[in-house]
Amino acid sequence: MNLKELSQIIGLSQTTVSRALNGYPEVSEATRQRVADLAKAHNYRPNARAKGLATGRAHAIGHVIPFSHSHEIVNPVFGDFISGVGEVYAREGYDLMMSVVSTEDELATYRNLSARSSVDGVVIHAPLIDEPRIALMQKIGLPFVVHGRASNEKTPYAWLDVNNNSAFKRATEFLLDLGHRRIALVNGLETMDFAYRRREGYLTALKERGVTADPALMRSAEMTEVYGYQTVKDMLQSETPPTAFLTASMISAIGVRRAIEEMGLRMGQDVSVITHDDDLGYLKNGPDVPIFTACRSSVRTAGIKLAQLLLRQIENPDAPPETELLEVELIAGRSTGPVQAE
Amino acid sequence: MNLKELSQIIGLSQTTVSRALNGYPEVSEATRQRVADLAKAHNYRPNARAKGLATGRAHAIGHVIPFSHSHEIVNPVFGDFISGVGEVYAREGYDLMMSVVSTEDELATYRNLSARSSVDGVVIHAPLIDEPRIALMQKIGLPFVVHGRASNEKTPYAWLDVNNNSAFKRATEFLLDLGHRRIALVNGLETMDFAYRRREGYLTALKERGVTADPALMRSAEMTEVYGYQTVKDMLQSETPPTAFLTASMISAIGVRRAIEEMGLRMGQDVSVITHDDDLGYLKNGPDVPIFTACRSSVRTAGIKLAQLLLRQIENPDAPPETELLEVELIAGRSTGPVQAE
DNA sequence: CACTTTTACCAAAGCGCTTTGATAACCTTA
DNA sequence: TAAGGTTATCAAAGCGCTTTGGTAAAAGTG
Repeated sequence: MNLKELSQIIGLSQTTVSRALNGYPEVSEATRQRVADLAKAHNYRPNARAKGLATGRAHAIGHVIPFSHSHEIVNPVFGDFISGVGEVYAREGYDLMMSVVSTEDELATYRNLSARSSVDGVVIHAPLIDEPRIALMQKIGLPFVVHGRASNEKTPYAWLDVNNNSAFKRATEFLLDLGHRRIALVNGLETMDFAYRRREGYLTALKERGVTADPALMRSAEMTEVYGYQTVKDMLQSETPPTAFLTASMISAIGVRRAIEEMGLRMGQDVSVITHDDDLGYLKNGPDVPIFTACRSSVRTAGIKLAQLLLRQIENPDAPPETELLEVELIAGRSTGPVQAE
Repeated sequence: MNLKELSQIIGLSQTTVSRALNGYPEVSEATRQRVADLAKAHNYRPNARAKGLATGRAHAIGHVIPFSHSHEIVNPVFGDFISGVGEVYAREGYDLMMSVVSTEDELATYRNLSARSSVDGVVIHAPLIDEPRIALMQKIGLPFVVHGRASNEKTPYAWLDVNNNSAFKRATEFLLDLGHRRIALVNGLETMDFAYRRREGYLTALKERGVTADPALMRSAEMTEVYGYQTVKDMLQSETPPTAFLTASMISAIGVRRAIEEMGLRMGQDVSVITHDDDLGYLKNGPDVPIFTACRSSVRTAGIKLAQLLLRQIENPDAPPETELLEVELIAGRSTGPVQAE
């Protein structure tokens, strides 16, 4: 069922039917109603491609997910984020177009998306400290929002980020207040901007309290469970083990806990742990009292806000780029306690 | 840069340029090369919507992700599955179009996708035992593949599934062989077909060995960490606690382990655990020796195979629906051991 | 050499929409 | 009652591509 057939059935021109369905004022209320009813009765929906071709708008947002075997961004956080943006897109009539591409094809994919004009805007995931995608997007002139920030990018651009620096500074201070001095940082990959900022927050807190940072206590890698496990196992076996760990994700925190318990130590008593918690649907930090003391920030909510921001940006291409910084809650759980006397 | 401009620059008709770029035989090799070079030089890519409109093909696959606050399908498994299908789509020049919709809008979304003809096929996620989406898709005539099966569906349809029945039967037998008789099933939601089949496998194994199933040892819910934790905590506090647990996902297995350790028991000694393991990138079952004895089956590989199956189905709409059943490995880890004497 | 076949190209139609510019029919208003 | 304004409608152009149905020129054939 297409517009031509429908308008013949109704006995009106395509123009009038189209306008009736799109809410233009120059159609009488009576015919608008009749058209709406008949369209529904015949199960008519405008062909998305034809509509897009005519209007020049794709009504779709691109998400390019870099992927490689060593460095899989398709992590548990991703699902919750997509669920957030997807909810907004569905409500606003946008499609979500996802491209899973190997890292080396990534920039080409953005160019493609733009040249084939298959999306009205894109989301930049997982920005690096030095992020080439921002300059690229500015050059090709496709609206975009960065989920996170790129510290070395000096031009203005739209982003939405959580305050990673402040979160990890406060978490470190929390541990310092409990008397901990040897605090390990089990960080994400530090080419990633969020991990870099988290380290900065951690270092600032240490510095302000006059504690010198120990490079042996700082690790950086993909935030898998195994990484958390091995790092902690390793560090706890050193001569001067840390008394507390600061972890970058719930998944690696689970590995951290496994290592601690496997070594016969009690989390929250012998060793303290604070983790970042993205408040994932499938991985809640305990039902009532949180298992982990954590900096919590819902990545799903971030997705919702980011999508809204991007759609505003698309509606309003000449407005200056919006930015939004979400603060992080520090919630006390059972994984932290005062440092033990040696 | 569009075809019209490009063909003017080259000095050929749109027809010839189009055919040259699409590899039609009626273009001389010399001009084909010239066209290809100039197209590349001018960064030309055909407009996706115009191409789709002209060919009647969207070159896109729809994934409808049902979502509601109580019942979030955006789970950690999802990311790996998408990464698998996405890899195939990228290679074959298909876009992945995702719709995150509330459960009550779900059927309407499939109708929409079809009526607006924005995809060439769809993937049916998380089928129920009674799955209305299959009849719907057959009615609207859009190619589809089910990830899983629907036990009560009698008409033929394309699906790709893992052998959940056999996997849980073998896992149960493994525990029975170790002397366990009180084996708990910490299952997923049993309206879901995969969970139903897993229970069938579990029940079959018990029955074949003459062990009567105890309803008190069978639970069914969303496979979160907290669910695993609470179920085990609860069951271990009963008068006749189980000696072994069969868990439906790594995430809930993590909760299972937490509960066991919190109660001062040792997993693999005091209590045995077998889990299903989807072999997720971020949640590997141990680096060398697996933490959990597990039925393992890579959901990412399933995604790859399913996408290939669907694309074949689209190429070949009149072929009878293909099906594929993936077998599951049972790998021995450190979470199982012989039942303890009382 | 006259004929058919092949090769290499092209003009124009069509995919299903939106939107521009035009036009009857109906009201106002002086 | 004639002129101007509104209202409700339509025909046709255009979005950027593919594809049908051609046509000259070159090559092959008896």
